[in-house]
Order: sequence, then structure tokens, then C-alpha cells
Amino acid sequence: MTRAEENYLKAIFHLGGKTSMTVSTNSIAEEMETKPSSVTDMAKRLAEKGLVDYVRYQGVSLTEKGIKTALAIVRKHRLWEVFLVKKLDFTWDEVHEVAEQLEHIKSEKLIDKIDALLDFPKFDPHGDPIPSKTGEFQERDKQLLSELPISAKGVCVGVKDTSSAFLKFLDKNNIALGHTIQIIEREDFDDSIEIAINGRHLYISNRIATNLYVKQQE
Amino acid sequence: MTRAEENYLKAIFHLGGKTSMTVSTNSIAEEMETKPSSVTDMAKRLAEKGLVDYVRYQGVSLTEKGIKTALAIVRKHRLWEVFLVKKLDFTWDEVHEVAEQLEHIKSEKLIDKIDALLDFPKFDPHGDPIPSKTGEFQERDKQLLSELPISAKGVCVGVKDTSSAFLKFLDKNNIALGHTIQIIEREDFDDSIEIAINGRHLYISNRIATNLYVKQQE
DNA sequence: ATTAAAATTTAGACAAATCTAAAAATAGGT
DNA sequence: ACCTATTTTTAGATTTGTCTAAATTTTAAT
Repeated sequence: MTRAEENYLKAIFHLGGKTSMTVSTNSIAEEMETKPSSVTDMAKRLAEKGLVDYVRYQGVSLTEKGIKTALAIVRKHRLWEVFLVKKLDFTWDEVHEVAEQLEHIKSEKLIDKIDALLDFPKFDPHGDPIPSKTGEFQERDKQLLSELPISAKGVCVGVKDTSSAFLKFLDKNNIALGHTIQIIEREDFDDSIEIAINGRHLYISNRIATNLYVKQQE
Repeated sequence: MTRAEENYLKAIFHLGGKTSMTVSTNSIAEEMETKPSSVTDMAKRLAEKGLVDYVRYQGVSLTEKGIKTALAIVRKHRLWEVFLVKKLDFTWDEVHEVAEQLEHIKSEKLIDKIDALLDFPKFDPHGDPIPSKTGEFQERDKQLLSELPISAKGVCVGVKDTSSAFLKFLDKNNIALGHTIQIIEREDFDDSIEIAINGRHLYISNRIATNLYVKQQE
């Protein structure tokens, strides 16, 4: 497994989901910030190795083996993120870039020890689930903040966008996983909403609300 | 800096020492288990980048910049080794291979945090000194066990050979850094020696004695 | 000083991963 | 069913890092 192959599998997994829908050459190229022709080349290589099914002009989907490999990489990425935040005091907007590198370290023992050191976490700092050694994981029951009805309350359980800019915005406004958010008002004009969080009121744009996951409270 | 370039610098540093003696193409090839012709190619590339001085048929030596870069890689390698042993319970014969990968992770913050987490260690699990952030390190005052005179005592402070086979041998015979060893007898026939360690006597070959560093006690 | 052996470099080839530009296939609208 | 726009693939080139085999330089021995 080369680093490039691992990155392609991760991207295909990311786009196609655990059920592995077929994804297009173009969408992979966009996700990876590369050219479609490069994706075609790699698709052939991955197909030869039995990691994806590839039909010319039709797109790519992960095989059983490809899903297993992708899950192992996602597991490593997310465990390293937890390690960086919990053990080395990185902030959640700093971890992605370093975890992109660490996820390619080849040592089963290493990642299992890190897992144990962290006490087998089930979610990473952005609320995304961490696959177990055998590839299982529970997707958390969640919805976008923008989908909550007026006056409903939800606990913040994850972010969709994990860009540094977005995460820093949340920090600045003291919004973090575990906080409870109530919808106060929705502005029809631009879909911005007024929320109550940590005892204060805040106006947030629709863009923000469609990138925050919450679990609705009864 | 590519991974290959980093590995070449490390090898040249390893062979040429901090004073950066000129080293031959062949010796680098042997150290890196590659072909001399590949070394020639890389020597040219590194010279263009100002990391080594290279004269055809004469060999290679690190520039100031090359030494600085090599020290940064050695620092990372050794800090990761300490991390693996101290925090993840790796044994000293298991760390090298994984540290070879971890040393190439690019994040100044990461390695500084690891350094702090470990309380700024000065030596790695094999007794080798860890360069500081600015590249300084104290070589420990040491000599080979084979150089001690009869009846002298020394504290084990490092190993020359760091192969898994050698380190496992030491473990099996309960020889570890910090233990005191006394020379009892030297066999002229094959230069094997009888030593006292941890209250028992042991016969060890010359090969062993020339790969163990001790600090002689008065 | 010559010459044989050893070390080193060059030339040419190859694989991985990428790109650009051109060609081919597909999809959608009328 | 046809045409056009979009998507995808091919062909050919480039970079990095490697190799083998042949040529060159250095070394060391006589």
C-alpha cells in the first residue's frame, strides 16, 4: 500500500459512504484536489489490486477489501486526532493536517497502544465515530442544527465542516461538543437563526447551522 | 525535503559524525542498502540544494545546513523512541522500525509537545544522546566494555549495535542500561570475558563486549 | 611507472504518480 | 433521434528515486 493509494481509498470512502456507492472520477478529483486523468490512472491500479470495482466511464466503488482498508486508515486518522488533543493539547482546528501524516504510519502495535492509552475512544474531537479494530462503528444519532424546529433543544455532537476557519469560529463563540443549543427564532429572509447557548443569545447564519450536528433533546 | 533526502542526510551524518568527515559513495550505499549509482544521483541533488558538498570520485560531506537538517531528524527519531518505550511500553528492540517512520512527520509543534510530554529527555532507550531543538547535545563519556581492564567496574550506558537480535540477547541475560558490570577475567584465546553483573557471573563473547558501552567507575 | 583491482560515475531503463492536451463516450434537451 | 456540453479516458511528457551494465577514475601493488 502506497501513501497515494491510501489517500485515494480514503477519498472514495468519504464520498461513497460505508455502503460504498459508486462515485465519479470528477468527484474524486475534486475531493483530492487533483486532475480527473490522474484519478483514472489510479482507479485502474486500485482495481488491479482488488480494492475497487471500476468500469470505464461509470465510476468507482470500494470492494469489501477496499472498505476494510479505508476503515483502517480512518481509524488511525481519528485515533491520532484524539491523541493530539487529549495528550498533547492541540486544539481541534490544528489536528487534521498532522493526523493526515500520522494515519500512514504502518504499525498495528502502535495504533493499538495509542487506542489503549486513550481508553478506546468512540468518537474523535469533531464528533466523528472511530471504527474499532474490526471495522465496526456506531454512527451517532444526529441531525443538522438547521433542521431543528423552533424552541427545540439539541446537544452539539459534531461538525460537518472541519476546516480550521469554521472550528476557530466555534471556539471564538464558545460553542463546543456537549453544549446544549436551543433554537429561539428563525429568520425567513436568509434562514439565519437565533440560538440560546451557555446562557446567552446568538445569531448564526444558515451556513453555520448546516455545519453543526446536534442530537435533539425531548 | 523528501523522505529519501532525509534518509540520505541521516546516513551521511551517521557515517561522518557531527564534524562531518567526507564519506564515500560506497559506504553510504552499504549503510542504506542501496546501489552506489543511486547514491551518486542523490549526492548531486543534495549538493544542488546546498545540503552537502560533493566532489566527483571524492565523496560527500554535510554542509552546515545539512548538519542542522540531519540533527533535526535524529532528534525526532530518538524522541519518538523514548515516547514508544516510556508511554506505550514498547521494548527497546521494537522501537527502531516505527521511529524510522515517525521521524519523517513534519510538524514542529508535534515534536516539541512530545519532547515536553517526556520531560525533555537527554538520551534515547539505547543510550544515544538526543539533540536539543537548537542542535546541541552532550556525547556521554563512555567506552566499550571490551576496553575495561581486569577487575574494573563500569555502568552500562549504551549499545553500539541496536539490532533486535543483540537487544533481545541483552534482555534475556538481564543486562540493561544503568546496570554495573565488573570484569572478572579475560580469555586470551578468543577475547571472551567473564563478567559479574547483578550478583551473578556470566561469560560473554568479544562480539558482545565490543557492542556495549560503559562508563568506568573509580 | 605500469597495471590490475576496486570504487565511482554515466547512460539508459523502469515504476509510481502526476500533469496537459486531445480524443472518446455519455447525458440531456429539443 | 440528433446535437451539444460535460465527463471521462487516452496519449505522451515530467519528476523522483531506483536499478543494471558499461565506462571511467582512483588506488595500491609490483
